[in-house]
Amino acid sequence: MVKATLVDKNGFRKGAWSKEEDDKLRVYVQKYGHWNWRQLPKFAGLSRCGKSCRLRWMNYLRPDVKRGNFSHEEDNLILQMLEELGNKWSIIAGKLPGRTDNEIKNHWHTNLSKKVKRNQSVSSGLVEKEQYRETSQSEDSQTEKSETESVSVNSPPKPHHQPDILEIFHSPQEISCSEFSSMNNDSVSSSVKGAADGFSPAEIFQDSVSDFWNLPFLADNNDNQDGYHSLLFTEEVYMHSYAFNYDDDSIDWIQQMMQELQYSN
DNA sequence: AATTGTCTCAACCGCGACTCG
DNA sequence: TCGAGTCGCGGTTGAGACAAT
Repeated sequence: MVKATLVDKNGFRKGAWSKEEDDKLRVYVQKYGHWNWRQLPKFAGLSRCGKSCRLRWMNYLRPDVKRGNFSHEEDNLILQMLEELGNKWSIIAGKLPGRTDNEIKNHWHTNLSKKVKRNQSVSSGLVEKEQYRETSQSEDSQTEKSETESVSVNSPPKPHHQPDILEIFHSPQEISCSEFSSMNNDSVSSSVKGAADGFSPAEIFQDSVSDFWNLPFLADNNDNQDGYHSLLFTEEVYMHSYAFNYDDDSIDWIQQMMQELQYSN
């Protein structure tokens, strides 16, 4: 169910994520936030491209990702919003707490579109049967399949094109979009957005200083097989000072540390 | 038990939007 | 205003799970 791991031309790993990789990414993001997805894998000790890290975090590792089956209410809301907006998966995901756009998209392609197709064929079948009754009682519904095959379900319904889907698909159930708070936490994604993960910038700074020698990527460098290896400690210092807006004293302290390091090398 | 077909969903890809210097 | 870097979105792919034969 997962793609085999391989390496792309840039030396980045591709395919299925291992538990170790998940752990590294989770620990790093929860601790420091995702201040820059492109740079993040270097510091987290991952041989992945930033894009892959972002996707893995957003779709799988985020603590608020809800797993499991979709409820009728969720199905209803998805169909309703597809009606209104078309295939704006990210907007729809914003109305479904804990659901990702990818998950909703998959759910549409694997389940909802088929159910819609089935229900459309049932409803069209009923009409056909009524017509058949008027002309002939002996025909069976063998033609139903060929009829429904002409209905395109590979693409989501275009806005305002299928007014009866909801009524057909589910028992009437009023769902108000306002019942769901928009939870587009992902817009909170810049350097100090560690706060979105439960850390205030000040806490992150304090944390990063106090745990300076225990940074995840440093601890993991032993098995770091990409080109970063022992990514210069100074770069880590620089990035964190950049990301967390240190005060002058902190910067002085960092510069002092860097000088000491250079001397010690 | 072996083979084949279908389904599921995590992950990849390309592109447009956005941000910043 | 422009270009480079980055982000986020939607479409698509493909490996593994599962069902049917």
